[in-house]
Amino acid sequence: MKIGELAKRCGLSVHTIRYYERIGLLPMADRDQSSHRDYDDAILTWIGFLTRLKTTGMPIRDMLRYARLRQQGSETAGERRQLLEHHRQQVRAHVAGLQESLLVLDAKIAGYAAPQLKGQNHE
Amino acid sequence: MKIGELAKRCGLSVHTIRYYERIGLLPMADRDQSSHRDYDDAILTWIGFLTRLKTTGMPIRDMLRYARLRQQGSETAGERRQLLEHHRQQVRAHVAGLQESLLVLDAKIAGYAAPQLKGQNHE
DNA sequence: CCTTGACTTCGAGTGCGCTCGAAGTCCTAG
DNA sequence: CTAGGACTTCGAGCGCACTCGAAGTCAAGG
Repeated sequence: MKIGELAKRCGLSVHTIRYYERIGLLPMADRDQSSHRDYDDAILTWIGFLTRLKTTGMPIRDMLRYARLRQQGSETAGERRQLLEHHRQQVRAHVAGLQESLLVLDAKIAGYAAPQLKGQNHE
Repeated sequence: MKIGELAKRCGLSVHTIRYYERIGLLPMADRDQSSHRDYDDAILTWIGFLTRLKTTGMPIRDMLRYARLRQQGSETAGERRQLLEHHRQQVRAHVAGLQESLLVLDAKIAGYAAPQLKGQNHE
């Protein structure tokens, strides 16, 4: 698979894929006879996971750390697990915060929805 | 209240407060005889709400839109309500996405936590 | 043969949200 | 009188994560 097709299939732009390779998030791609990048379907799994980390708010530097551990092989499994557990905690905390904010938002909207009440000042 | 104290009480930096005023998120502050900004406690409520919008992922340009409507008075209440309802939907969707990701993360961690199983490839 | 279009590298540019520093003013305490 | 510290404006700089454009190479189709 060439980079254009990979881009279509994973949802990243061609530019972004090359950028990710440059910074080390993606392994150096194999090349075909024209030195065009030639990808295996397996990369889709990895990009999918990276995307998952990204959408849950992990900064690139942390994804990078995970990516490097992964390249070092199975003896880093413990460290990778730790990293993911830590991240999971972050995400849980973030979700909890958002849910609290949703309550505030609900209350605020309820205030706007009750214009018949005097004393609503919408501050 | 001067800007330094406000900063302490609202959690923004002095620099950020001035920045927010500059871009229109905060109203032009009243000045004392030394042309230092002089704040009323009421500003804390507004900053608190802005912070809530920020932590729920609203971009500054949208906060700005809300802030401008607010300054235009009560006839914009409907539009403000709409804006908040739209934002609430965004936040709900975001929470749902995060919760789905948490399941994926759980599964991934469970894979690391079961090293006795052959065939775990941690991809 | 020639055009088309997808690929290549490289470095510069973008948008967001701050963050900082310089240079100056002004009040207060010693 | 003076030193300190908090304030003022202004514009520049930063970190993040891309995003883009120029200039070139290469293979396939008409």
